[in-house]
Amino acid sequence: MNRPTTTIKQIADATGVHPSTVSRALDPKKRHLVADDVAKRIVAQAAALDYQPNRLAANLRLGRSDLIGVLLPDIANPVFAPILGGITEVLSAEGYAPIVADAGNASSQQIAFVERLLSQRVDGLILATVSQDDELVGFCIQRGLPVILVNRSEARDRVSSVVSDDDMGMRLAVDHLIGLGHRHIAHVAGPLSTSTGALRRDGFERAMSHHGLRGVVREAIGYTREAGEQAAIHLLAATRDVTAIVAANDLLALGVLDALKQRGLRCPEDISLVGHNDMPLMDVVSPPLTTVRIAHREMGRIAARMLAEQLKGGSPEIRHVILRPELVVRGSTGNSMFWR
Amino acid sequence: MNRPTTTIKQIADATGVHPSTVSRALDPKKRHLVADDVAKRIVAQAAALDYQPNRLAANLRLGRSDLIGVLLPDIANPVFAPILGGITEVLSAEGYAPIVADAGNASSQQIAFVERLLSQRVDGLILATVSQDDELVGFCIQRGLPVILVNRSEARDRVSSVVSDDDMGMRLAVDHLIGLGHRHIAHVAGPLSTSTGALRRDGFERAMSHHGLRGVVREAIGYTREAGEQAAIHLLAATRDVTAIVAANDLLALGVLDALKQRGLRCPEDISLVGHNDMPLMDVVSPPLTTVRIAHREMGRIAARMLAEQLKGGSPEIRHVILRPELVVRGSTGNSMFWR
DNA sequence: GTCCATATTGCAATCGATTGCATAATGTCA
DNA sequence: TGACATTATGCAATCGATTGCAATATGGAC
Repeated sequence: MNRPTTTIKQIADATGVHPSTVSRALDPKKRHLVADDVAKRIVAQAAALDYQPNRLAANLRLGRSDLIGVLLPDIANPVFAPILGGITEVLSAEGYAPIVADAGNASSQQIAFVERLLSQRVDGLILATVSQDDELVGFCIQRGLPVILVNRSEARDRVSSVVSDDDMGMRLAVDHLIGLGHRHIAHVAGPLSTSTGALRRDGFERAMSHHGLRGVVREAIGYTREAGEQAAIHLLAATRDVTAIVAANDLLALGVLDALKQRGLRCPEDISLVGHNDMPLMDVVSPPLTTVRIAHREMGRIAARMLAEQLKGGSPEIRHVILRPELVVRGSTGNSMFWR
Repeated sequence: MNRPTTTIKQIADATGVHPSTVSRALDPKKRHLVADDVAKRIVAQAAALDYQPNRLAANLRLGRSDLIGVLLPDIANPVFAPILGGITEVLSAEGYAPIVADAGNASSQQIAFVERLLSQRVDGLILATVSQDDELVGFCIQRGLPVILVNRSEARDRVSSVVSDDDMGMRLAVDHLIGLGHRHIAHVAGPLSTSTGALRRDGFERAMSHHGLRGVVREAIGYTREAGEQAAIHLLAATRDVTAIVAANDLLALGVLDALKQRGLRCPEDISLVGHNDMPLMDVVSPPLTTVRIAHREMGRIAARMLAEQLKGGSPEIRHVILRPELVVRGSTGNSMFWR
């Protein structure tokens, strides 16, 4: 930094009052403690000298930083842009600045990021990174750091979260395919170490058994397009009569499309496909993807709001906000060929 | 915050030395000033008490913050995720934390964001937001705030930037279309107030006149899919014989696709289309988009590296890094029907 | 043991904003 | 004018880390 910046002392010298009076006059909550004419002179001088408060100094005194850490597992995954958009929108409105970390999936790396954030004295964290039994969450709880989980949750009820109703999402997908005549339906699951992976797998099986059916599941090793392709290749090699696939997210679905193309299978003519998330651009992929839409921007907003409330002394009790998903039917699903 | 955290004084009390000795022992650059046995005791005690330095305090003393502001014009535009990924990767490696702001396009809003960042005493800024003659850049220069521009530049040579060679990019696009037999080529330009809008428009015209041709240009009012659609609708209504369109970026290209579909035109059979950026997923849109690829992640890395160097006392002279684009041919371009 | 050079450590101040409490100033009323 | 209550302002300390300089300790040579 090292740029000359105006201090409260300079304003005090210029107005002939004490620095504490300057501080009071410039704080809207303390303004009433200063005489009107004095305050006006102080405000004018602050503007004339381009005064910008040093939040480092104020926050050192106040024991806060106005900074919030936001950890993403993969910043390049398009689903996180709207989440991050919602988060930054609300944090900004609440007077916080979001430090964004592309934290990956290894807890040692995530903990290293959080240690860095701790030394910046962040007021709280929003984590989009958690696994079912998350080491980082334990680390944060141990240090009394306020945390909100977004998009994924823990199996344990340790901290508040904002997630989508994965059970319902899978029910919507399976019911839609059953309605099209499909009976042999497979599921390309996300990593079962994540709540989204596990809950969507469970939801898939529940929805299938609701129709007296049993589906095939293949876990992908990550939430990437490549992992989805690999899982689909294995799945298609292991089963013969699958007519539809439900993927745990849209990137996995795109990987399934890659695998179908590779085997000369058409979607939806040979195999119908449903994704999850309705991340940006799913309406212009080929074929336009039928998917379970989650209001990601709203999810980010809610998470940020919950954290801001908690930081402002609100209720510390643990809450889970479950967003209602909706099915968006596009061109990747069609009637089962056994029904045509 | 308000969490009890270990201070240097607590370690000093526990080891029976002065706080300044603790400070020296814990700083790798000062470690040699402390006796080995003393230093070892201090380090052990710091670990036992889970000491985490308070960077607020240290940075107040040092006149720095280790924070970098990153301003994006639209966080939800998929092209920014890889740029942001490259930026966060290098800043993190250099010991900085990136505060991300979704700053929009209005300079008053952008300046408000930067004022907030100034009060957090950010060490520098990376701006992806600039227009040709940017008010915010002037604001930052006036205050001695180090700035690097990424993806867009200014007409004036005031600050360093990392951008793509837009002239070459447009040349690649036009040459490709000419090679396919197209002669009546139009350009859906981005906002001409931005460097990318203006330079790509200029590059288009230069490439066309290189072939002794003249193209039609229609400016879109923003870099959104909707603006692209509107511009294409007007363009198609105004001209009759266009067989190919070069869009200033991929989102505009998707808007052009929307307009073509609306008019019952097929791409590439009726009209070929070239985008710009190769943002994520352009290979799975329908048709797979031929586009000019920019190495966005690398762009973000370079920008962050340049800023870090500048902050570490490196050369303050103004540099422009121009990345070489490449043409990625997919399914949205085909032979001109006049040539078939 | 003495002297000198070097290494080690502590002291006091700094960074800039905030605030509890004491002091000073002001206004009202008799 | 004096007494009292209220308002306004200044003082001194705090937050936690860093560091120039002075003081102290240590080690080696004679």
